[in-house]
Amino acid sequence: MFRPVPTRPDLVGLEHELLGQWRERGTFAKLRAQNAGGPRWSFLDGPITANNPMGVHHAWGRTYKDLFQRFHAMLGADQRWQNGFDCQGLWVEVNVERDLGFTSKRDIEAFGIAEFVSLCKQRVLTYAARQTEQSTRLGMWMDWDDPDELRRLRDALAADPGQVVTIQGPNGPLTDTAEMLVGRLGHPELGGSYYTFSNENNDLIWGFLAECHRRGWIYKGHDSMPWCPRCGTGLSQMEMNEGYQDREDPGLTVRFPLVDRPGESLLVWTTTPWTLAANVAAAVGENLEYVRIRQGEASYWIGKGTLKQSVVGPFQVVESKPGSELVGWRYAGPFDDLPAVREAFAGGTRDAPDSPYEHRVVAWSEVGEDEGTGIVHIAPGAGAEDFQLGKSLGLPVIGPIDEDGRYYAGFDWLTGREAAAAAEAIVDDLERRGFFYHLAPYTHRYPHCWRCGTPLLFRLVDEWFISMGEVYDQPRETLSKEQLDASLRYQIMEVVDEIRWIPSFGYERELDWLLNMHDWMISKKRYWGLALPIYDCTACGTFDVIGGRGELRERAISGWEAFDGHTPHRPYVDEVAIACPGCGDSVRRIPDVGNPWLDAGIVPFSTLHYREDREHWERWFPADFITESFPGQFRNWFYAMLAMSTVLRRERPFKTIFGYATLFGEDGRPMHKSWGNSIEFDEAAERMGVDVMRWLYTSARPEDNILFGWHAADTARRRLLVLWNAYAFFVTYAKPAGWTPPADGRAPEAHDAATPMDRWILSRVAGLAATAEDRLLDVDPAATARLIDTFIEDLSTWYVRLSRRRFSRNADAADRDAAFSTLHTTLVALARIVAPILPFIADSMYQNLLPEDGGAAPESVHLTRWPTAELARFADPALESAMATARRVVDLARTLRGTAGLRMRQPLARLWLALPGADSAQVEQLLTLIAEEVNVKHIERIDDESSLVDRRVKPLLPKIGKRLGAAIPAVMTAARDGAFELNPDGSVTLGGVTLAPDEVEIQATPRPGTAVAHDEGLVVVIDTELTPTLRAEGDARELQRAIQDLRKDAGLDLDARIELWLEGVPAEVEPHLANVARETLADKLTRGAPAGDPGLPVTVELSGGSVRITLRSLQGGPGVE
RNA sequence: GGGGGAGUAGCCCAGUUGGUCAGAGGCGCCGAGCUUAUACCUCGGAAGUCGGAGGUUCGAGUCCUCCCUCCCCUACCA
Repeated sequence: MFRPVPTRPDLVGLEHELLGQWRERGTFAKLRAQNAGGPRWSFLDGPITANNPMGVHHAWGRTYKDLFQRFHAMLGADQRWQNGFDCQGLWVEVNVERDLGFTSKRDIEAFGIAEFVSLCKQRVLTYAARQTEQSTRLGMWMDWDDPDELRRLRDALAADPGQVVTIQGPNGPLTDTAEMLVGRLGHPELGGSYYTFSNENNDLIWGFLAECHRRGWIYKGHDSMPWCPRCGTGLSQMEMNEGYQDREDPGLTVRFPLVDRPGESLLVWTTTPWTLAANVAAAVGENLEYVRIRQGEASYWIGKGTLKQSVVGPFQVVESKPGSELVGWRYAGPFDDLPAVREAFAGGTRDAPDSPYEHRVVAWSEVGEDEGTGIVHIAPGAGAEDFQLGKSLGLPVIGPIDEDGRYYAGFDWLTGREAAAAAEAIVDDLERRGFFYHLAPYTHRYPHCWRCGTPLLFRLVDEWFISMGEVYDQPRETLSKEQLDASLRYQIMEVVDEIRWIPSFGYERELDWLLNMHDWMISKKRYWGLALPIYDCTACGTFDVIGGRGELRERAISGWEAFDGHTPHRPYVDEVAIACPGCGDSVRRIPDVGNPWLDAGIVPFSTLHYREDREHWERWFPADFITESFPGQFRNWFYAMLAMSTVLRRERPFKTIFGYATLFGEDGRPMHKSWGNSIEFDEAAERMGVDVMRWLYTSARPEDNILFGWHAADTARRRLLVLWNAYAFFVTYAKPAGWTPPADGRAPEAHDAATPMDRWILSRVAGLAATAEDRLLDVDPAATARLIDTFIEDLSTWYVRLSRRRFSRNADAADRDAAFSTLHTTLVALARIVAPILPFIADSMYQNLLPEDGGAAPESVHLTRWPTAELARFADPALESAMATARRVVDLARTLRGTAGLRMRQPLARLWLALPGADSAQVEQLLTLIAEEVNVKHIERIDDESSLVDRRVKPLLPKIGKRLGAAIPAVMTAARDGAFELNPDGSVTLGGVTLAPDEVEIQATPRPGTAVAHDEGLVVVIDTELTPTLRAEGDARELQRAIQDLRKDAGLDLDARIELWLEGVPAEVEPHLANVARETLADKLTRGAPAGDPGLPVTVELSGGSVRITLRSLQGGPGVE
């Protein structure tokens, strides 16, 4: 017998109950066993950073991941079910530093790199455990590690990384040091999630880098690059893009006195005063016009087009020259006395190394007049483009700042000062020494460190790159094979062509990124991350890249013992030295760690055991499906995977990529704790329930941002409650009726007593299974949710509402059983269809709807197969179409009632109905249903000849438009006016043109002046005349309704018997009273006022007079039926 | 600066290869109705110069050109 179902479900409680049950019964393990050996469906999880608890935005993507895995499992697919954690990189370091109260890299060095790296690992394990628990709470089925074991490993690592620990793997226990067990997480012998810090992951990246080196694509760049002074490291191009923010800087205009033109100065504008100490040249545009202006005693050179924006106060133009004539002028720099400047200039230029360099004006094509003075301050040591220009001219370079963004020695009073903070002091200094001209705040977009938000500086550094290859100035289709082979970027593009991008604009975006991307900067001057296996010989300049741990052991000439037994991380790996292949000198690894996207990009290889088990890799590569949030990933995870797979295999790492947008707070702003619009995952799960959350996510259009909040959740929950209540309705009536499903748990063959309504809902659910399957196969979850939503609507507001009487107090047992059987079959099918999206509600419904002993049916909805094939026999499209027409008829009738002021409770004598051809026969069987629903006694069909309708011709424009052209307006006017002639052959002549039968549609349209409504040839007319009999019947129903309301107001139970007093019942209503009493469960009915005071009376106005109603509950009174 | 997307009712937005009173859907508002599974549902209503201006066409929300606004991607602008 079914468990009772509350109409207000405790969804959260139900979720916890099922989580416990799945765990106890090992439901997920049963699913995996059941599908083992099935056709593969390869999902590759984009690693979540194990650095904090997961947020509701993660739950969006994880809902997709889980629903597609579950769906494919229902199709019988064998899957890997492997979650991934991203472990290495600066974001973990920053948090560990914060916990320790560190402010700079020196603090880490002093603390000890080994201990620091260990803390990073511990943090990852902490949050991997936490996120595992949260994901499980979301209902996400994966091959999870036991969170307690992760914490045990973490604690062992903290206590002593060298201690020997035993841990249970899928194929038995495994014993190793704590450190090495952590390094082996996710490897086949341990199973579970993959971790990008694992030995295998790091080792394969080494292999990838060695392969790049073999092809000559790895190089060391010396350049002026964006640098975060807090983190003490440079940023790659992909990281730069994350952190552009508006920022106000000082817009400082300074004067550079010209050496050979006494009294005259250049005016130069900069937003970074700290770079003035590194000034080497002033650039002008050769083709721009420059003028000399006079202001009082002073005389300035400035771009003519910049006068308005740059000059302060009145001035006089006294002279004009093209920029080309300014080139070569010498000027006095603002910090020429600094030792660092003197020293740099002493070496002269590349072309004239013997004579000391002096500041001068140079030509630069990039100079413009939109901002500044048209004369650009050039500091090759403190700006990327400045560096390029300086390099091309062979100018000296002054690198003013160190890792922490402080001035080096040699900068006098500036030395040791933070460059960014020195602006004010520099302005004061310049003012004092006569270099100052003007200062105004200036707001612009400026790059910031994406991790810590610090404004970036440009700094001279050596970094390591993978060359992405030339950009050819020609269309991609015209490239020769040689050009292609020489340029990695175009090879990646070819791989991109082979991938299905959803939404489709992703394809263009990725190509656009690939075309414009710079070389991949892979080095980072930090501690926790991939140890770059680059060995750069200081003696001879040769460098080599080691392709794996094995190769390192072979090549090691010292330090191996210090590294052996450790994961490939700093500091231990740094100890190993190899012999330089160039000069034989002993060479150590460069201290840099790797770009973290290398870690995530290698997973199509590392997690599939590319090296250890090629057969396994071939079975699962390429992945069928990945899904991640679009923003950022084109240049991050997608890009890294594409680049690495192209280098290693020159083939696609995944076949389909499904992207989704960004999650914001309900107010449309990013979620921010201090803005009060932030919702934690745990809170959301326990307050709204995860099925509600999953429904909200699944329903969302993936390319649009989600505005997430409690209101949105309420909307989603409302939809689910409708589903729940259809189910609760079934159980409410099936229990007392003693109806039970067939023991085998299978849907019955069509029931003999099945009504058109039964056959309709079964056809609908069969169609739902097929269309939802189709939408999910096509990766369209939002459309799937819409289909389900519409179905729930149909089930609740049409099938259940109209069939209600068949379930309770139905004298016809066969009809009642047909209804139960139909609704049961429908609900079980629906539970299976929603199972991937709503795993909890679905399983709760399914299990409760199972036959008493379970029969042959699987014990959980998640062990069932997708039901399309089983339901196919119920499909009846013609009936569905007819039902749609019937529903439209009901709508039209309701409209007419509203217009005529006739309540639904008032029965009407007749309804006339004209149907367009197609559904006519099918609708015939629905006439009774329509009559009941619109409360009319008879329905009469009317045809074209009826006096109630006119015929109207609707020319089918798409068909005739091309043929008729300019004649169209005349034809349409004729059609509208009804000026047409029907020909015997079915053709129609109008507006002087004859249209073939298939070029027009003949529709019925109401003749003006009748009480009718119409829609696309459907015409409904109601008989508004009320006979006394009809009125009495209407009054009876009105009375009945009033009594029911009173019962509800009195808070009576559904089956409570009552005693009823009625005063003033009109004589015409008398014949109906027995029926009223039956419907309202009134055992005693008295005409007249009650003696005593049983309850508050109400008065209802009937057409025959007003009636006063009083009732009282009869506890356990005798039944009447 | 370059590339892409979007602008349709108070709000979120559908709108196919151009096809005739501009509307699928959701939220909200107003009115009415229905209802002891569903504080739910149904019907109706108000409300829009389809961002602006031209053009192509018998016909443009849809195609073309220019302009305005917003968003995203991208960029070395001091």
